[in-house]
Amino acid sequence: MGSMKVHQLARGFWEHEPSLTLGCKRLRPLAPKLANTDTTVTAFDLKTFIRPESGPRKLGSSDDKRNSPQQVETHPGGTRWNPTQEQIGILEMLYRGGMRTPNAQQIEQITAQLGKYGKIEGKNVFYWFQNHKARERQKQKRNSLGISHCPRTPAASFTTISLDSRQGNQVVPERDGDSPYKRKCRSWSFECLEEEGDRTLELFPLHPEGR
Amino acid sequence: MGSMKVHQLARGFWEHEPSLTLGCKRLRPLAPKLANTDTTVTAFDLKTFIRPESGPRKLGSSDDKRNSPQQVETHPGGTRWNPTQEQIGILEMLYRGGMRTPNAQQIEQITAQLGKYGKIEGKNVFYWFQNHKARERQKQKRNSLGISHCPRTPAASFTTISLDSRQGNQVVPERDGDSPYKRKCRSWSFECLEEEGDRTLELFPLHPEGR
DNA sequence: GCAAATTAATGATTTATTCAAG
DNA sequence: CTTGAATAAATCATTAATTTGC
Repeated sequence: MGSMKVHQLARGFWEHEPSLTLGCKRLRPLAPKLANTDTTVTAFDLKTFIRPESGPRKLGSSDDKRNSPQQVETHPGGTRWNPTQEQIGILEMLYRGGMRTPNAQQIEQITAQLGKYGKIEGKNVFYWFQNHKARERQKQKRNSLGISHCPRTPAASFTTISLDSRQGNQVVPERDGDSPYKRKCRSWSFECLEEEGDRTLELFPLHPEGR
Repeated sequence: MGSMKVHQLARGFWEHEPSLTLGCKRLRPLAPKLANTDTTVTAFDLKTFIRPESGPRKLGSSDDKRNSPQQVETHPGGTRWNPTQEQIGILEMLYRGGMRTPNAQQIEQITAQLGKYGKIEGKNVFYWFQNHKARERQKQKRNSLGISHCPRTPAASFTTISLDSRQGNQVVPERDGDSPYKRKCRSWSFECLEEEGDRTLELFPLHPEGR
Protein backbone atom coordinates (compact mmCIF):
# COMPACT_ATOMS: atom_id res chain seq x y z
CA MET A 1 0.00 0.00 0.00
CA GLY A 2 2.50 2.52 0.95
CA SER A 3 4.57 1.99 -2.07
CA MET A 4 2.23 3.93 -4.13
CA LYS A 5 3.14 7.20 -2.75
CA VAL A 6 6.69 6.87 -3.57
CA HIS A 7 6.38 7.64 -7.12
CA GLN A 8 4.08 10.43 -6.41
CA LEU A 9 6.67 12.12 -4.43
CA ALA A 10 9.15 11.60 -7.10
CA ARG A 11 6.85 13.05 -9.61
CA GLY A 12 6.33 16.08 -7.58
CA PHE A 13 9.94 16.68 -7.40
CA TRP A 14 10.44 16.45 -11.06
CA GLU A 15 7.52 18.48 -11.87
CA HIS A 16 8.99 21.35 -10.15
CA GLU A 17 11.54 21.98 -12.72
CA PRO A 18 10.58 25.49 -13.61
CA SER A 19 12.35 26.00 -16.81
CA LEU A 20 15.57 24.25 -16.61
CA THR A 21 14.80 21.85 -19.27
CA LEU A 22 18.27 21.11 -20.24
CA GLY A 23 19.12 19.15 -17.22
CA CYS A 24 17.64 15.89 -18.05
CA LYS A 25 16.65 15.97 -21.59
CA ARG A 26 18.37 14.08 -24.18
CA LEU A 27 17.44 16.54 -26.76
CA ARG A 28 20.13 18.93 -27.27
CA PRO A 29 18.64 22.34 -27.21
CA LEU A 30 20.63 24.79 -29.10
CA ALA A 31 19.81 26.09 -32.39
CA PRO A 32 16.61 27.64 -31.37
CA LYS A 33 15.31 27.97 -34.72
CA LEU A 34 17.25 28.59 -37.80
CA ALA A 35 14.40 30.19 -39.48
CA ASN A 36 15.88 29.19 -42.67
CA THR A 37 13.09 27.97 -44.75
CA ASP A 38 15.58 26.12 -46.68
CA THR A 39 14.91 24.76 -50.01
CA THR A 40 17.35 22.08 -50.48
CA VAL A 41 17.11 18.75 -49.01
CA THR A 42 20.75 18.24 -48.67
CA ALA A 43 21.81 19.13 -45.24
CA PHE A 44 18.92 17.97 -43.25
CA ASP A 45 20.36 19.06 -40.03
CA LEU A 46 18.63 17.57 -37.17
CA LYS A 47 18.42 20.80 -35.42
CA THR A 48 15.43 21.38 -37.48
CA PHE A 49 13.70 18.61 -35.73
CA ILE A 50 14.98 18.81 -32.32
CA ARG A 51 13.32 21.66 -30.84
CA PRO A 52 13.85 22.10 -27.19
CA GLU A 53 10.48 23.04 -26.05
CA SER A 54 7.85 21.36 -27.94
CA GLY A 55 4.81 21.33 -25.93
CA PRO A 56 5.46 20.28 -22.55
CA ARG A 57 2.39 19.69 -20.71
CA LYS A 58 2.48 22.55 -18.47
CA LEU A 59 -0.94 22.23 -17.13
CA GLY A 60 -2.09 24.62 -14.58
CA SER A 61 1.26 26.02 -14.01
CA SER A 62 0.11 28.95 -12.13
CA ASP A 63 0.06 31.32 -14.97
CA ASP A 64 -1.92 29.92 -17.71
CA LYS A 65 -4.45 32.58 -17.33
CA ARG A 66 -3.28 34.65 -20.09
CA ASN A 67 -3.11 32.36 -22.95
CA SER A 68 -6.09 30.85 -24.53
CA PRO A 69 -8.66 32.23 -22.23
CA GLN A 70 -11.30 30.64 -24.27
CA GLN A 71 -12.49 27.36 -23.14
CA VAL A 72 -11.04 26.81 -19.85
CA GLU A 73 -13.41 24.03 -19.26
CA THR A 74 -12.65 21.50 -21.85
CA HIS A 75 -9.14 22.17 -21.19
CA PRO A 76 -7.04 22.51 -24.09
CA GLY A 77 -4.95 19.68 -24.69
CA GLY A 78 -3.83 19.39 -21.20
CA THR A 79 -6.08 16.98 -19.56
CA ARG A 80 -6.80 13.51 -20.34
CA TRP A 81 -9.97 12.19 -21.69
CA ASN A 82 -12.63 11.75 -19.15
CA PRO A 83 -15.27 9.54 -20.60
CA THR A 84 -18.91 10.10 -19.94
CA GLN A 85 -21.20 7.36 -18.93
CA GLU A 86 -22.72 7.19 -22.32
CA GLN A 87 -19.37 6.80 -23.93
CA ILE A 88 -18.34 4.11 -21.54
CA GLY A 89 -21.58 2.34 -22.07
CA ILE A 90 -21.18 2.28 -25.78
CA LEU A 91 -17.62 1.18 -25.60
CA GLU A 92 -18.47 -1.62 -23.27
CA MET A 93 -21.26 -2.64 -25.48
CA LEU A 94 -18.95 -2.83 -28.40
CA TYR A 95 -16.44 -4.71 -26.36
CA ARG A 96 -18.94 -7.20 -25.25
CA GLY A 97 -20.06 -7.46 -28.79
CA GLY A 98 -16.67 -8.81 -29.54
CA MET A 99 -14.71 -5.85 -30.67
CA ARG A 100 -11.20 -5.91 -29.48
CA THR A 101 -8.90 -3.90 -31.58
CA PRO A 102 -10.81 -1.78 -33.98
CA ASN A 103 -8.96 -0.62 -36.99
CA ALA A 104 -8.53 2.91 -38.08
CA GLN A 105 -11.77 3.12 -39.88
CA GLN A 106 -13.76 1.73 -37.07
CA ILE A 107 -12.07 3.92 -34.61
CA GLU A 108 -12.94 6.86 -36.69
CA GLN A 109 -16.56 5.92 -36.73
CA ILE A 110 -16.72 5.15 -33.09
CA THR A 111 -15.07 8.37 -32.30
CA ALA A 112 -17.53 10.22 -34.39
CA GLN A 113 -20.40 8.65 -32.57
CA LEU A 114 -18.99 9.07 -29.14
CA GLY A 115 -18.18 12.60 -29.95
CA LYS A 116 -21.84 13.32 -29.63
CA TYR A 117 -21.61 12.70 -25.97
CA GLY A 118 -18.48 14.56 -25.22
CA LYS A 119 -15.10 15.49 -26.41
CA ILE A 120 -13.11 12.57 -27.56
CA GLU A 121 -10.37 11.65 -29.93
CA GLY A 122 -9.51 8.59 -31.87
CA LYS A 123 -6.62 7.73 -29.70
CA ASN A 124 -8.88 7.65 -26.70
CA VAL A 125 -10.91 4.96 -28.30
CA PHE A 126 -7.83 3.09 -29.26
CA TYR A 127 -6.40 3.27 -25.80
CA TRP A 128 -9.63 2.36 -24.24
CA PHE A 129 -9.75 -0.87 -26.07
CA GLN A 130 -6.18 -1.64 -25.33
CA ASN A 131 -6.55 -0.98 -21.68
CA HIS A 132 -9.86 -2.60 -21.27
CA LYS A 133 -8.73 -5.71 -22.97
CA ALA A 134 -5.57 -5.91 -20.96
CA ARG A 135 -7.32 -5.30 -17.71
CA GLU A 136 -10.04 -7.73 -18.35
CA ARG A 137 -7.43 -10.29 -19.02
CA GLN A 138 -5.63 -9.36 -15.90
CA LYS A 139 -8.74 -9.70 -13.92
CA GLN A 140 -9.41 -13.04 -15.44
CA LYS A 141 -6.01 -14.25 -14.62
CA ARG A 142 -6.26 -13.12 -11.09
CA ASN A 143 -9.58 -14.77 -10.76
CA SER A 144 -8.50 -18.00 -12.22
CA LEU A 145 -5.57 -17.90 -9.95
CA GLY A 146 -7.72 -17.39 -6.96
CA ILE A 147 -9.97 -20.10 -8.16
CA SER A 148 -7.15 -22.49 -8.37
CA HIS A 149 -6.99 -22.29 -4.67
CA CYS A 150 -10.59 -22.98 -4.34
CA PRO A 151 -11.76 -24.88 -7.35
CA ARG A 152 -15.29 -24.70 -6.23
CA THR A 153 -17.90 -24.03 -8.75
CA PRO A 154 -15.74 -24.11 -11.73
CA ALA A 155 -18.67 -23.57 -13.93
CA ALA A 156 -18.79 -20.01 -12.95
CA SER A 157 -16.99 -18.87 -15.96
CA PHE A 158 -19.20 -15.91 -16.13
CA THR A 159 -19.54 -16.06 -19.78
CA THR A 160 -18.99 -12.45 -19.91
CA ILE A 161 -21.09 -12.01 -22.92
CA SER A 162 -23.81 -13.58 -24.79
CA LEU A 163 -26.05 -10.75 -25.42
CA ASP A 164 -26.02 -11.49 -29.00
CA SER A 165 -27.57 -14.67 -30.06
CA ARG A 166 -26.48 -14.13 -33.53
CA GLN A 167 -24.33 -16.80 -34.73
CA GLY A 168 -21.35 -17.95 -32.87
CA ASN A 169 -20.16 -14.71 -31.79
CA GLN A 170 -17.55 -16.64 -30.00
CA VAL A 171 -18.01 -15.45 -26.60
CA VAL A 172 -14.53 -16.05 -25.76
CA PRO A 173 -14.64 -17.08 -22.24
CA GLU A 174 -11.74 -16.54 -20.04
CA ARG A 175 -8.33 -17.22 -21.21
CA ASP A 176 -7.61 -14.37 -23.38
CA GLY A 177 -10.19 -15.02 -25.86
CA ASP A 178 -8.15 -13.14 -28.21
CA SER A 179 -7.13 -14.37 -31.41
CA PRO A 180 -3.52 -15.07 -31.47
CA TYR A 181 -2.69 -12.64 -34.07
CA LYS A 182 -4.39 -10.61 -36.58
CA ARG A 183 -1.91 -8.41 -38.12
CA LYS A 184 -4.33 -5.71 -38.47
CA CYS A 185 -2.48 -3.18 -40.38
CA ARG A 186 -4.01 -0.16 -38.96
CA SER A 187 -3.00 2.92 -40.70
CA TRP A 188 -2.51 6.01 -38.78
CA SER A 189 -0.80 9.27 -39.00
CA PHE A 190 0.54 11.70 -36.61
CA GLU A 191 -0.96 14.95 -36.05
CA CYS A 192 0.78 17.65 -34.40
CA LEU A 193 -1.47 19.95 -32.67
CA GLU A 194 0.61 22.66 -31.39
CA GLU A 195 -1.21 24.31 -28.62
CA GLU A 196 -4.42 25.61 -29.77
CA GLY A 197 -5.72 22.33 -30.85
CA ASP A 198 -8.96 22.53 -29.26
CA ARG A 199 -11.04 22.43 -32.25
CA THR A 200 -13.00 19.43 -32.97
CA LEU A 201 -11.86 19.05 -36.43
CA GLU A 202 -8.57 17.79 -35.49
CA LEU A 203 -9.37 14.38 -36.58
CA PHE A 204 -7.02 14.11 -39.40
CA PRO A 205 -5.85 17.27 -40.86
CA LEU A 206 -2.73 16.18 -42.38
CA HIS A 207 -3.18 14.14 -45.38
CA PRO A 208 -0.28 12.59 -47.07
CA GLU A 209 -0.93 14.20 -50.31
CA GLY A 210 -1.56 17.50 -48.78
CA ARG A 211 1.73 18.87 -49.67
CA MET B 1 -1.12 20.91 -5.99
CA GLY B 2 -3.21 23.46 -7.59
CA SER B 3 -5.26 21.26 -9.65
CA MET B 4 -8.35 22.20 -7.91
CA LYS B 5 -10.25 22.41 -10.98
CA VAL B 6 -13.84 22.13 -10.59
CA HIS B 7 -14.72 19.15 -12.48
CA GLN B 8 -17.64 19.84 -14.56
CA LEU B 9 -20.48 17.68 -13.68
CA ALA B 10 -21.12 16.76 -17.15
CA ARG B 11 -22.10 13.43 -16.02
CA GLY B 12 -24.96 13.19 -13.74
CA PHE B 13 -27.49 11.10 -15.43
CA TRP B 14 -26.80 7.70 -14.21
CA GLU B 15 -24.64 8.89 -11.54
CA HIS B 16 -27.41 9.14 -9.13
CA GLU B 17 -28.15 5.58 -9.28
CA PRO B 18 -30.31 5.38 -6.24
CA SER B 19 -30.00 1.88 -5.14
CA LEU B 20 -27.97 -0.18 -7.41
CA THR B 21 -24.71 0.54 -5.87
CA LEU B 22 -24.35 -2.56 -3.96
CA GLY B 23 -21.10 -4.31 -3.63
CA CYS B 24 -19.48 -3.61 -6.88
CA LYS B 25 -18.25 -0.16 -6.95
CA ARG B 26 -17.09 0.27 -10.40
CA LEU B 27 -19.71 -1.53 -12.28
CA ARG B 28 -21.84 0.72 -14.20
CA PRO B 29 -25.40 -0.03 -14.86
CA LEU B 30 -24.86 -0.01 -18.49
CA ALA B 31 -28.55 0.17 -18.83
CA PRO B 32 -29.17 3.29 -20.68
CA LYS B 33 -31.65 5.19 -18.82
CA LEU B 34 -32.00 7.62 -21.53
CA ALA B 35 -34.97 6.32 -23.27
CA ASN B 36 -35.64 9.70 -24.49
CA THR B 37 -34.36 9.21 -27.97
CA ASP B 38 -34.82 12.87 -28.12
CA THR B 39 -34.11 13.00 -31.73
CA THR B 40 -30.67 13.70 -32.90
CA VAL B 41 -28.26 11.41 -31.33
CA THR B 42 -30.61 8.58 -30.99
CA ALA B 43 -29.69 5.17 -30.02
CA PHE B 44 -26.40 4.51 -31.54
CA ASP B 45 -27.05 1.10 -32.74
CA LEU B 46 -23.89 -0.71 -33.08
CA LYS B 47 -25.03 -2.25 -36.21
CA THR B 48 -23.84 0.88 -37.68
CA PHE B 49 -20.39 -0.17 -36.82
CA ILE B 50 -20.55 -3.80 -36.92
CA ARG B 51 -21.30 -4.27 -40.44
CA PRO B 52 -20.72 -7.79 -41.37
CA GLU B 53 -20.24 -7.06 -44.92
CA SER B 54 -21.58 -3.81 -45.93
CA GLY B 55 -18.47 -1.82 -45.87
CA PRO B 56 -15.47 -2.49 -47.80
CA ARG B 57 -15.98 -5.46 -49.77
CA LYS B 58 -13.38 -7.73 -48.63
CA LEU B 59 -11.52 -9.19 -51.40
CA GLY B 60 -11.80 -12.74 -50.53
CA SER B 61 -14.88 -12.04 -48.66
CA SER B 62 -15.85 -15.51 -48.46
CA ASP B 63 -15.54 -14.72 -44.96
CA ASP B 64 -15.61 -18.16 -44.09
CA LYS B 65 -12.37 -17.89 -42.95
CA ARG B 66 -10.11 -20.10 -44.52
CA ASN B 67 -8.53 -17.71 -42.37
CA SER B 68 -6.02 -17.03 -44.81
CA PRO B 69 -3.91 -14.29 -43.68
CA GLN B 70 -5.78 -11.20 -44.05
CA GLN B 71 -3.15 -8.97 -45.14
CA VAL B 72 -2.63 -11.12 -48.01
CA GLU B 73 -4.41 -9.24 -50.50
CA THR B 74 -1.69 -6.97 -50.05
CA HIS B 75 -1.94 -3.93 -51.83
CA PRO B 76 -0.26 -4.18 -55.03
CA GLY B 77 1.53 -1.07 -54.36
CA GLY B 78 3.66 -2.45 -51.68
CA THR B 79 3.54 -4.34 -48.62
CA ARG B 80 5.77 -2.76 -46.21
CA TRP B 81 8.05 0.14 -46.16
CA ASN B 82 11.34 -0.48 -47.70
CA PRO B 83 13.70 2.22 -46.61
CA THR B 84 16.29 3.58 -48.92
CA GLN B 85 19.85 4.11 -47.95
CA GLU B 86 19.37 7.78 -47.58
CA GLN B 87 16.46 7.31 -45.31
CA ILE B 88 18.28 4.85 -43.16
CA GLY B 89 21.24 7.11 -43.03
CA ILE B 90 19.23 10.01 -41.83
CA LEU B 91 17.40 7.98 -39.30
CA GLU B 92 20.58 6.58 -37.91
CA MET B 93 22.03 9.99 -37.77
CA LEU B 94 19.12 11.18 -35.78
CA TYR B 95 19.32 8.20 -33.55
CA ARG B 96 22.95 8.71 -32.90
CA GLY B 97 22.17 12.30 -32.32
CA GLY B 98 20.17 11.19 -29.39
CA MET B 99 16.69 10.98 -30.71
CA ARG B 100 14.85 8.05 -29.37
CA THR B 101 11.18 8.59 -29.38
CA PRO B 102 10.27 11.55 -31.47
CA ASN B 103 6.97 13.12 -30.80
CA ALA B 104 4.27 13.66 -33.32
CA GLN B 105 5.60 16.87 -34.55
CA GLN B 106 9.06 15.57 -35.03
CA ILE B 107 7.80 12.51 -36.74
CA GLU B 108 5.86 14.61 -39.07
CA GLN B 109 8.88 16.60 -40.00
CA ILE B 110 11.11 13.63 -40.35
CA THR B 111 8.59 11.95 -42.52
CA ALA B 112 8.37 14.97 -44.67
CA GLN B 113 12.08 15.02 -45.14
CA LEU B 114 12.50 11.35 -45.74
CA GLY B 115 9.65 11.46 -48.12
CA LYS B 116 11.93 13.16 -50.53
CA TYR B 117 13.91 10.01 -50.86
CA GLY B 118 11.11 7.59 -51.17
CA LYS B 119 7.68 6.69 -50.10
CA ILE B 120 7.27 6.73 -46.41
CA GLU B 121 4.67 7.28 -43.77
CA GLY B 122 4.78 8.59 -40.28
CA LYS B 123 4.25 5.25 -38.78
CA ASN B 124 7.32 3.94 -40.51
CA VAL B 125 9.40 6.50 -38.74
CA PHE B 126 7.73 5.74 -35.49
CA TYR B 127 8.27 2.05 -35.83
CA TRP B 128 11.80 2.48 -36.97
CA PHE B 129 12.72 4.27 -33.83
CA GLN B 130 10.93 1.79 -31.70
CA ASN B 131 12.59 -1.14 -33.31
CA HIS B 132 15.98 0.36 -33.56
CA LYS B 133 15.95 1.33 -29.96
CA ALA B 134 14.76 -2.03 -28.82
CA ARG B 135 17.22 -3.89 -30.91
CA GLU B 136 20.14 -1.80 -29.94
CA ARG B 137 19.27 -2.45 -26.39
CA GLN B 138 18.97 -6.10 -27.06
CA LYS B 139 22.35 -6.13 -28.59
CA GLN B 140 23.74 -4.25 -25.67
CA LYS B 141 22.28 -6.64 -23.26
CA ARG B 142 23.63 -9.56 -25.07
CA ASN B 143 27.01 -7.98 -25.11
CA SER B 144 26.98 -7.00 -21.53
CA LEU B 145 25.88 -10.45 -20.69
CA GLY B 146 28.84 -11.90 -22.39
CA ILE B 147 30.94 -9.39 -20.63
CA SER B 148 29.52 -10.23 -17.29
CA HIS B 149 31.30 -13.47 -17.50
CA CYS B 150 34.45 -11.61 -17.76
CA PRO B 151 34.04 -8.55 -15.63
CA ARG B 152 37.29 -7.21 -16.78
CA THR B 153 37.45 -3.65 -17.75
CA PRO B 154 34.15 -2.66 -16.36
CA ALA B 155 34.75 0.80 -17.57
CA ALA B 156 33.86 -0.22 -21.01
CA SER B 157 30.39 0.94 -20.67
CA PHE B 158 30.41 2.19 -24.16
CA THR B 159 28.62 5.29 -23.43
CA THR B 160 26.71 4.95 -26.55
CA ILE B 161 26.63 8.61 -27.01
CA SER B 162 28.50 11.53 -25.88
CA LEU B 163 28.85 13.58 -28.88
CA ASP B 164 27.59 16.39 -26.88
CA SER B 165 29.69 17.58 -24.09
CA ARG B 166 27.12 19.92 -22.87
CA GLN B 167 26.42 19.41 -19.33
CA GLY B 168 24.10 16.83 -18.11
CA ASN B 169 23.19 14.91 -21.10
CA GLN B 170 23.35 11.96 -18.82
CA VAL B 171 24.59 9.45 -21.16
CA VAL B 172 23.26 6.63 -19.21
CA PRO B 173 25.53 3.82 -20.00
CA GLU B 174 24.34 0.43 -20.79
CA ARG B 175 21.26 -0.79 -19.23
CA ASP B 176 18.66 0.80 -21.18
CA GLY B 177 20.18 4.01 -22.07
CA ASP B 178 16.76 5.35 -22.10
CA SER B 179 15.66 8.15 -20.09
CA PRO B 180 13.56 7.03 -17.24
CA TYR B 181 10.50 8.65 -18.41
CA LYS B 182 9.47 11.45 -20.44
CA ARG B 183 5.83 11.39 -20.92
CA LYS B 184 5.95 12.90 -24.25
CA CYS B 185 2.35 13.14 -24.90
CA ARG B 186 2.40 12.49 -28.51
CA SER B 187 -0.83 13.20 -30.13
CA TRP B 188 -1.89 11.27 -33.06
CA SER B 189 -4.95 10.51 -34.95
CA PHE B 190 -6.13 7.84 -37.15
CA GLU B 191 -6.45 8.28 -40.72
CA CYS B 192 -8.75 6.22 -42.64
CA LEU B 193 -7.71 5.83 -46.11
CA GLU B 194 -10.69 4.86 -48.04
CA GLU B 195 -10.43 1.91 -50.18
CA GLU B 196 -9.33 3.80 -53.12
CA GLY B 197 -8.60 0.88 -55.24
CA ASP B 198 -7.95 -1.69 -52.71
CA ARG B 199 -6.08 -0.51 -49.83
CA THR B 200 -6.08 -2.48 -46.78
CA LEU B 201 -8.77 -1.62 -44.50
CA GLU B 202 -10.78 -4.56 -45.13
CA LEU B 203 -8.86 -6.66 -42.91
CA PHE B 204 -10.52 -7.32 -39.86
CA PRO B 205 -14.01 -8.34 -40.00
CA LEU B 206 -14.90 -6.62 -36.99
CA HIS B 207 -15.50 -9.16 -34.59
CA PRO B 208 -14.89 -12.54 -35.83
CA GLU B 209 -18.37 -13.16 -36.44
CA GLY B 210 -17.46 -14.95 -39.52
CA ARG B 211 -16.65 -17.73 -37.28
C1' DG C 1 -20.60 18.72 6.17
C1' DC C 2 -16.31 20.05 4.07
C1' DA C 3 -11.79 19.72 2.06
C1' DA C 4 -7.21 17.80 2.52
C1' DA C 5 -5.00 13.30 2.36
C1' DT C 6 -5.24 8.44 0.59
C1' DT C 7 -6.59 4.99 -2.20
C1' DA C 8 -8.51 2.85 -6.24
C1' DA C 9 -9.34 3.23 -11.33
C1' DT C 10 -8.00 4.07 -15.44
C1' DG C 11 -6.07 7.00 -19.32
C1' DA C 12 -1.64 7.42 -21.80
C1' DT C 13 3.27 5.84 -22.89
C1' DT C 14 6.87 3.00 -23.12
C1' DT C 15 8.98 -1.57 -23.44
C1' DA C 16 9.08 -6.37 -24.58
C1' DT C 17 7.55 -9.92 -27.54
C1' DT C 18 5.89 -11.79 -31.68
C1' DC C 19 4.84 -12.45 -36.53
C1' DA C 20 5.94 -12.34 -41.08
C1' DA C 21 8.02 -10.00 -45.51
C1' DG C 22 12.19 -9.90 -48.20
C1' DC D 1 18.68 -13.77 -40.77
C1' DT D 2 17.34 -9.07 -40.75
C1' DT D 3 13.84 -6.01 -39.73
C1' DG D 4 9.27 -3.64 -40.52
C1' DA D 5 4.79 -4.06 -38.36
C1' DA D 6 1.67 -5.10 -34.74
C1' DT D 7 0.21 -6.48 -30.24
C1' DA D 8 0.61 -7.42 -25.34
C1' DA D 9 2.68 -6.39 -20.98
C1' DA D 10 4.52 -3.15 -17.83
C1' DT D 11 4.61 1.29 -16.15
C1' DC D 12 3.80 6.01 -15.41
C1' DA D 13 0.49 9.74 -14.41
C1' DT D 14 -3.90 11.81 -13.50
C1' DT D 15 -8.48 11.79 -12.23
C1' DA D 16 -12.55 10.02 -9.31
C1' DA D 17 -13.74 7.76 -5.08
C1' DT D 18 -13.04 7.16 -0.28
C1' DT D 19 -11.38 8.03 3.92
C1' DT D 20 -10.10 11.06 7.61
C1' DG D 21 -9.57 15.06 10.67
C1' DC D 22 -11.63 19.02 11.77
